[in-house]
Amino acid sequence: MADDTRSRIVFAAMELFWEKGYASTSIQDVLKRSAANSGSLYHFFPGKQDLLLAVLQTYRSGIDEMLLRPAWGHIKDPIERIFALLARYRELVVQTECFYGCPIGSLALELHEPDPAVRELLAANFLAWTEAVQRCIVEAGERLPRAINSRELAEFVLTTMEGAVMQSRTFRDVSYFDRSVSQLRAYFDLLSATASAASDRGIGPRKRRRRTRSTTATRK
Amino acid sequence: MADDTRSRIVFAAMELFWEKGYASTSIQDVLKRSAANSGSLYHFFPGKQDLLLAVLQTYRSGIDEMLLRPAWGHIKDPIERIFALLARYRELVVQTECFYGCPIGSLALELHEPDPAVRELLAANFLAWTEAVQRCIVEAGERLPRAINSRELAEFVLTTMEGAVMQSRTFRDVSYFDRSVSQLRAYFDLLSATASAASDRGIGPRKRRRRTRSTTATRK
DNA sequence: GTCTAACTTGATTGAGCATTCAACTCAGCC
DNA sequence: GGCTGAGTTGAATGCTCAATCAAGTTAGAC
Repeated sequence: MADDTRSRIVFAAMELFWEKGYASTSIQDVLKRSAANSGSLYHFFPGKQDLLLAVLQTYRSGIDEMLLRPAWGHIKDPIERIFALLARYRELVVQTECFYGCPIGSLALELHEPDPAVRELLAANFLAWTEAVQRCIVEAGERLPRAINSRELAEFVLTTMEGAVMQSRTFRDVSYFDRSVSQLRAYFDLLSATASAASDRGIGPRKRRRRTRSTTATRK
Repeated sequence: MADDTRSRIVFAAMELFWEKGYASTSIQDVLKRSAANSGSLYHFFPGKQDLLLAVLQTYRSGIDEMLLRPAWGHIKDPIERIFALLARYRELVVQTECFYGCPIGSLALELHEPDPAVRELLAANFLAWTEAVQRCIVEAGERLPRAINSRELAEFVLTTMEGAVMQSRTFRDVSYFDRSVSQLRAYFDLLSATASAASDRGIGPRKRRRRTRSTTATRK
């Protein structure tokens, strides 16, 4: 019962922070949507910021069940999983008519000088996201050039998603999202082509373990 | 004299919106920093939002002189100009110790349901940015595959910049920016390699005007 | 049954906010 | 020299906000 109220409040705050941002969401807004009273809210959360922390923790701990599982479903191919994750965000953008995007990204840019605790939770959310993508990249194994830096590439996928969502929202047009993802796909295709060309030339991982001449793919 | 006050106000607002965001900047803040009185501000701007419009217009009209020229200076190579532009944003991030990023991007994500006039100015700023990058891509000509979509690639550069800045700010660490740019560089290098390979095989633009077999670079 | 502590209620507080306005200054002009 | 109007002043207005709190209710322990 008590927990019911608490989670109703967190859920309402989650929605509102996503829809209106943190600063523009008043405690009154949260109370109204969650049908709770201010005293109840302040019983569970010392202040507005603690509510934000709870929201970020909920995102963080729900990343598998609420994001990755729905996005991946039956998809097994690791590289397709990466693009399925992006497709999930596309859906989100479309569903909201390009009004809202990635809730974490929006909060990250809105909060200009966040409390360390908030900043760390934002970072933890990004980190969990990129780690999931990195696992896909590692799993793709020989299909991508051996010399690739999996972490760097995973971060680049997040970069693409966030930048693409930002443009779609600003232009109120999903095609901006699509075009960025299309470029990312082209990049992955080129990386795949590089990897298989290397393997054709007999320096792939299947054969002798000589070092590939490291393509341009990781040049600084 | 009058214009002096007006531009002092706009300049202060520019700084403050960048540092603290729009919602968190109060008119009082702007008055304090610009050393103006509220009556003066409201003489020039009907309301806070009109101040935002003025700020966005200033960014928009200053893109050449305040952004591109300083970033490019002596650099002539079109592809290096793209990365010089990114390097300029890196400087901005470093100078502010990873606290502030792209002022337009921050505003674009902060304002969840902006007035159409505001949204259009945000879009106009992004558009002017990508058009500048697109001009570089077009100028690079045969160094990139002929089949490439210059607009799409230009938007992808913006996507990368915005996503990279967001992560650097969240993690308070420029290396996130660097890694994303490094991936973008790898992509450009692979595109260049594709273009020169096509030209080696005699189907490049220099020779007969047969269609290149369109690489993966523009596949959807 | 009664005690306790977790939870709920909603009116209240005080700070900060965007905006207004009536009174003022002063340069330029006739 | 006095008129006009653009520009300035800062106190005042009315509102919304996050947070408080004293008085309640409820559920479970013993």
